[in-house]
Amino acid sequence: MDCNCVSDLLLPPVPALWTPGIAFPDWAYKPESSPGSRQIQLWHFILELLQKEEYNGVIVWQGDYGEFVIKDPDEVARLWGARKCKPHMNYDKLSRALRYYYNKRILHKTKGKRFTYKFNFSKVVLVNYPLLDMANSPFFLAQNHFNGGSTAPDCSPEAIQSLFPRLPDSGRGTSLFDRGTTAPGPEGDKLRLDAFPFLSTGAPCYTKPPSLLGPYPRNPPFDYPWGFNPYLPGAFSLNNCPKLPPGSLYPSQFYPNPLQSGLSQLPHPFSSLLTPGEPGGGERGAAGQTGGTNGTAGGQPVRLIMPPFPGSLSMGRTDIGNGASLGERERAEANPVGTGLSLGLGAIGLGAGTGTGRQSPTERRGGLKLDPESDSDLEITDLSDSSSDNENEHEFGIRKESRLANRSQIVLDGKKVSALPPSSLPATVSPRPLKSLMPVSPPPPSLPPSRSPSVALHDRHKKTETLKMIHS
DNA sequence: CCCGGAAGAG
DNA sequence: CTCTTCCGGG
Repeated sequence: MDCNCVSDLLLPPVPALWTPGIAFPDWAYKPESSPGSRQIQLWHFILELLQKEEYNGVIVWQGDYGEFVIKDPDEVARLWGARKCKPHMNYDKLSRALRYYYNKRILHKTKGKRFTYKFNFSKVVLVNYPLLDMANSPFFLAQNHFNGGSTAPDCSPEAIQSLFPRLPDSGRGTSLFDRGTTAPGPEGDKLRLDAFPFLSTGAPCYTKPPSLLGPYPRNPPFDYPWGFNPYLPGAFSLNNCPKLPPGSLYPSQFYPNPLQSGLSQLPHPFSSLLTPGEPGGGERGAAGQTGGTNGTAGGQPVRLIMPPFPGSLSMGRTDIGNGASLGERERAEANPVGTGLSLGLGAIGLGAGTGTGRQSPTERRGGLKLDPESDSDLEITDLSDSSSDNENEHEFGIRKESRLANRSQIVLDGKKVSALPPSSLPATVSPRPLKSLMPVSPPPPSLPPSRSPSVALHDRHKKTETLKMIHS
């Protein structure tokens, strides 16, 4: 028979509910949103299934953040096969495909647990927002520490690239940020980081973490519901976002970015984030308000839900010069981007508050790893193991990926990402940046005056920092 | 079960 | 490129 490749099956109009576990931005669930790929990708599909309660019987979030278990492998395979019109799909094949993601760092296997895999949230985000150097982003870094490196980070350029093959012209044409269309460089795709005040400016100070989340155990007990799901809708609603080009090709992808949207509009990087915000908006708000059909329809509220603990994001390591790479290596060295940022962020993340957070002595953060093979100038790779269970994954086989790495390079142009001294961060930071972000209270639709400050920051950044992605 | 190489399809 | 298919090995 025909395979009904049903796409609709998985795509709800507006997902009213998502599993408590993890939620990703809308775009993550839509195949068509997949930036680099024309066709639905397996990880997207998995996300879709996870998102729908009706499939909880076959696949469900369970365990750590980003971790899910396939309860009914055959069924999942069947669904996948249906989607791809591959009637002969089976778990063996599907799992092969899943394994294929290991190198890309999109997924990892949770060792010891059958049918259990874990998403690397960071990767997902990066994919969609390559612009942001999440790796360097404080948030992630912070988390990294948080985890203690339990998980591996993955935001290596390669990974990014893999998911995000190349930005189409539109990418460059349209500026990602509010700046509007500034003409980007003719040549490649340049991405700007303007939106991250914290990156360059000193650190923002962040007040305290919302108490939204409870304790943040490193290893959450099972099913620990990631409590924050719901609030996101408002938080990142497009309102904040500068504006998106209606016609842009990548509509949702850009706005939803939590970091971007949230930060950009915030006067203080985190100040708003921290605001406990309004609950009201949160919870059910989502459902109600989604404006349209979900989809890419204009922007609607993007609900961004993150994984329970982004800890996995840990991208602690930035590898700046890999042995192989040379070109800008110097720059990198000159500016310890990773370092600076990481610290800054780290602080944020760590927030001492929760005692647990301490950055472990392990300090994976420093890790610079040299990838002999990678060529990218500035490469960020994970150093920690990525495995969910701290197994020793030592290193991944990145060799193959080297190719990818070459393809795109992330270079910090400005020189400076400087940044914030590690110590600059107040101790009171919240433990998990991301989470905090999400729960943010929704900013007023109209941009409040408060924005100014941020704007100022923006400016600064503009000049100073630019993140360029160069595709070779 | 899980892993990853190899070849090949679209 | 992203799987899909096979497959030998643990």
